[in-house]
Amino acid sequence: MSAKRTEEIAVAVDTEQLIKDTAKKIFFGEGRFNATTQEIADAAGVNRTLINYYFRSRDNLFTIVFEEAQAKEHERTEMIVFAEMPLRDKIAQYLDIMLEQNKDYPYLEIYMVTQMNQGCVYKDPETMNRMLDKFYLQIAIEMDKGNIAKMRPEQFLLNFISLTSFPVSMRPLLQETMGFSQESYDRLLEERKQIILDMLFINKDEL
Amino acid sequence: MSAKRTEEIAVAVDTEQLIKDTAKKIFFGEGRFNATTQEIADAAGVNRTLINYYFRSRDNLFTIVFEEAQAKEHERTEMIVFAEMPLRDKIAQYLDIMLEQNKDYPYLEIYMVTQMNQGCVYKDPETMNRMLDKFYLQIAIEMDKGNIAKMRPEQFLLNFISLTSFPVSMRPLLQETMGFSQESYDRLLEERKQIILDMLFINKDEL
DNA sequence: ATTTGCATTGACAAAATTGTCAAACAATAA
DNA sequence: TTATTGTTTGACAATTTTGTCAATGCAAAT
Repeated sequence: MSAKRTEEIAVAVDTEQLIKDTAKKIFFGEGRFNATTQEIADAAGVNRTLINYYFRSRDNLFTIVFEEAQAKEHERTEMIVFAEMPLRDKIAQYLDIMLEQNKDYPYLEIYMVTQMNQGCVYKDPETMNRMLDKFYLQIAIEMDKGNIAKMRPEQFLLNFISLTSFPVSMRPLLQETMGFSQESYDRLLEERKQIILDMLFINKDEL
Repeated sequence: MSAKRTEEIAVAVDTEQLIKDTAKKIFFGEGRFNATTQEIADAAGVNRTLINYYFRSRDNLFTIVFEEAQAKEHERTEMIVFAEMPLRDKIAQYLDIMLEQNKDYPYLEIYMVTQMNQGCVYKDPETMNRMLDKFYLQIAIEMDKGNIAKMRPEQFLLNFISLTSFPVSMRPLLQETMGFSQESYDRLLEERKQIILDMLFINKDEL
């Protein structure tokens, strides 16, 4: 099967995929949620009406791109949450993935927020509940062991997500207002991995 | 002069202000950044073309509303940062204000992000720099005293903003995915005030 | 009562964006 | 070669949204 082999250059060959990739980059990479079909077509170097040909409507294209991105993110999260490894390792791994994904699509999470109470209801609450339960349980165990400060597991989760996601998803704003350059903000984020772990977990050696 | 006297009902009288208030609520309260002039006019109960009469264009209305909201937020922030009080108190106060503001306009911060690298440059970098310096200095002093863990002041600021802003500005998403009700999420946020302070400051009594 | 100044309105024009369609094209199979 | 299939294109129509304008209304001042 050379199908697998040609995947790398598929971007330049498969128009449908090219349009999706370009749209994803414009929507969630640059945050231009209102980009017109013309702009997307131009960026992809194709005729505008091909968007209608492949996706019927602009709305449909947007929905498809968004839901694919969302599904991909969920998949990766599930993989980590259900893995058999210590909590601290899971969090470290999630940190890596988060920083990576956000380099490419910093506006994805933000968009999810703006959609959430425009009637968009969450897809798979069953899996989400299982993930939360699993995570809360693991947190509770670590608290018992004295590895993390005692609090409601929900608060721990919120602390974790906040410390991780905010600096990446609000990067454009923060970098600008706090006066960082591209490079210095990158370094800041890299540094954060250790800092976040230190904030979340009690370092027994220090006492 | 009965002008002063009628201020209370000005909302219903002053059409220009009514339009601004309505637009602000739709844009940053409900996150409907693409609401049309017709929708805004309907919500305000006025004729659509009054928007053009008072604000020339839809774009202009949006800009005005946004910048006023931004200015108000900055004003409050400055007030706190430049006040003469202990860091811990400042942070506690900021927490209160933040949770309050976000109850009304949960989408304001998010929008600021999406605009930041569409060419919108920050207004008053001078004041911002002075605020940052003042804040960093105060943080450094507290670190010396051993009240907070040693790290770059920028990281401390980032921790603080993250823990505070993320749960409020991402509320729609988090509340839904984590399965909270309106009330239980409110309680969660209320609880957080103490939790955030505990995470940011070293509690010497505990050692 | 008339005038003046602003506020409001509906009808209309303009602009921007999207969607449709028939025709042209290109690769492949018959 | 010809037929077939799926892709691409430009011209055009439809729709959505915005902006203009002249006419009307209305209250205070003259």
